Amino acid sequence: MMMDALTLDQFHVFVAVVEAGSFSEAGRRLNRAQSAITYAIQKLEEQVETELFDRTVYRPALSPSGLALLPQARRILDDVGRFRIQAREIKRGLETGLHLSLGALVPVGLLAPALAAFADAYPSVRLRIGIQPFSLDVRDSAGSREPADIHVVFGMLLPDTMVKRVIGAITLIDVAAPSHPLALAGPLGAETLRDHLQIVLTEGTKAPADQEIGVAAANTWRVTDLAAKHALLLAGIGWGRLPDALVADDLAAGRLVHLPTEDWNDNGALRHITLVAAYRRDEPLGPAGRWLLARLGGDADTQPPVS
Amino acid sequence: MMMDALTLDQFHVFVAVVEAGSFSEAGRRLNRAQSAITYAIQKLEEQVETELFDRTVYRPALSPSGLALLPQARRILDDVGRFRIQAREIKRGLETGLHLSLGALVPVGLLAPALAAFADAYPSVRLRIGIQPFSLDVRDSAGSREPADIHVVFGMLLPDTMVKRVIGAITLIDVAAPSHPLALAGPLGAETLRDHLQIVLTEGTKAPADQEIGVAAANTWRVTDLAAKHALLLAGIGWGRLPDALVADDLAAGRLVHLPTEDWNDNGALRHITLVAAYRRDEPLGPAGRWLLARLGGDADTQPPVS
DNA sequence: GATCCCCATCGGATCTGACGATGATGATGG
DNA sequence: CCATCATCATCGTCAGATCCGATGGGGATC
Repeated sequence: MMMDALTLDQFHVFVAVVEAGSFSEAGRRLNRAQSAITYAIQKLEEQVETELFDRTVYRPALSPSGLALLPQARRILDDVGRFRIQAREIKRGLETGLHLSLGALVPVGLLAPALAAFADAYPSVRLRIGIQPFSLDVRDSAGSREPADIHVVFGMLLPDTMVKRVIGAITLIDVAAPSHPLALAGPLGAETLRDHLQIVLTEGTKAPADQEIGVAAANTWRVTDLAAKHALLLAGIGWGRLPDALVADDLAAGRLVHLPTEDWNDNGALRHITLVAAYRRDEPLGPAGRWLLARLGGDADTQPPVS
Repeated sequence: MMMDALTLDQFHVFVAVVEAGSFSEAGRRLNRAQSAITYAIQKLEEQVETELFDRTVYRPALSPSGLALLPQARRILDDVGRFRIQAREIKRGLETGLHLSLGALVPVGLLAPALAAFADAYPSVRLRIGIQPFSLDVRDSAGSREPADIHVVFGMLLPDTMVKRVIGAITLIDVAAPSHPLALAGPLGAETLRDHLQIVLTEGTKAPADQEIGVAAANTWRVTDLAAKHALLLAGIGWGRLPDALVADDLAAGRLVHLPTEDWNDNGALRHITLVAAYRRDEPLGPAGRWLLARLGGDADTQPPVS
């Protein structure tokens, strides 16, 4: 059949002839007889119904039509080349997609440069980013809806089934609106905090566990969304803990105040927190995952992907 | 030979199978036996060295690799489609390039919308724009270095060998810097103007013709570049005639003043001038040229090119 | 004018890619 | 649970597409 009869090979021959300057030379470069080159060009011209080369001059010269069509032909061949590269990378184990899971309190701005570099280095890998509402850790990736390849969360309490790498540190502070009763108080001990409504991030449907991390108050409201928590705090509904980077503007503008809380419930490990990227030990990362992990870890110039 | 062995047909079959949902259905749609489909897919998988479909499930399902490669395959086919379209248009007589010649005093801003629309409508036609330094007309396109397809110049004195179309009108005014002696004078007759240096646009090497158009002064400086003329006038070197649109800002800011010249050398035809687009009668325009001419002439919604 | 290189053409060898039949397997329905 | 239908892989076969090598005409070069 092949009534279509445009062939990649014809495009190859076409640009080869243009680059070689003659049919014979093109044949030599392509390891084919000159008659095969003539044949291929004839077929292509037959398809296009236009002369691509002017044979009246000694060395065949591109006709205006040929000149106009040449870039498009090159473009097609480039695309095919990219197809080949992508296929080879997939065969070598490159992920076709990468699933990233971020803790809700992780400042995305910290990760953005690495992610931008990733998009540049692995354009063919679809990155999906999920937000893990549970505030402080991912005890088990089985707890989330679908297994992620890389988790970026706060660095404590990750199970040993995960391989961790520290990628940064952030500071959490307790804040409330200036209108909140706690805003005027002095140093705040656990007893005082207990008496005021705390806004806590939580997983959607999960019932509160027996012992929870980072909860000081007797009464808590649960929100699954960071923006919602932020809004509630701004509205003066209660107090809560947020990354300092997130509330810097609010503190400067006086929309929130920093509560001088004493350590409660822990030894301060929940104030200054390391950010880690982790993946399951039993699901090793592919090239793109390893690259991103290294980049997140600060290896600024990890080797680019093979091309 | 064909060690390359990636075939456009394989890509066709690939996306056909994806769209049809099964090998058999794809075969039906492509008017080919099912075995041919299987063969083509096998060949493609052999090239890619990866399974593209998962055959363990009943209807073959795209493998992750297949899913990742599918967009690239589609892209290639799209490019080939564009190649076909372009080839067909060329065969129908579409120009592969269009040469536009503008008089130096023609305000390009007036033409820009039409040119932008052209770039959009005929992306494959290379537009080349040359500036014709000679100020007021193009007596004969033979005078310029290479023949242009379309000339946009002031509308008088074009020879009858050219087909003209009025595309607008502009006003020329005489200006000088405020520091110039003429700036203070009242109505300026030809006698007064004659005594002051005039800045005139001219063709590069050509010796001044015996009778010139738009020259009033006894002494003139010749510049080939509009920007140079503009700069000389701003510097107070002399006086000269420019399109009002070009000097509106300068007039408002007081960097130039409008000279109340009386008509000199003509009956005012050189003040209010029609802009024409023209082409040689013996070299008819192709589709793109006709389209652009119509658009320049104000036919806002000329029919788009056949695709 | 001799030589070299170029391209088109032709005949013959080769291999690709199409077809149709066959069999195995999953889905569907009574 | 069996009959039926659809799907896909495989195989043998064959036509035609494509390559090669040879040949000939015609410019370029000296």
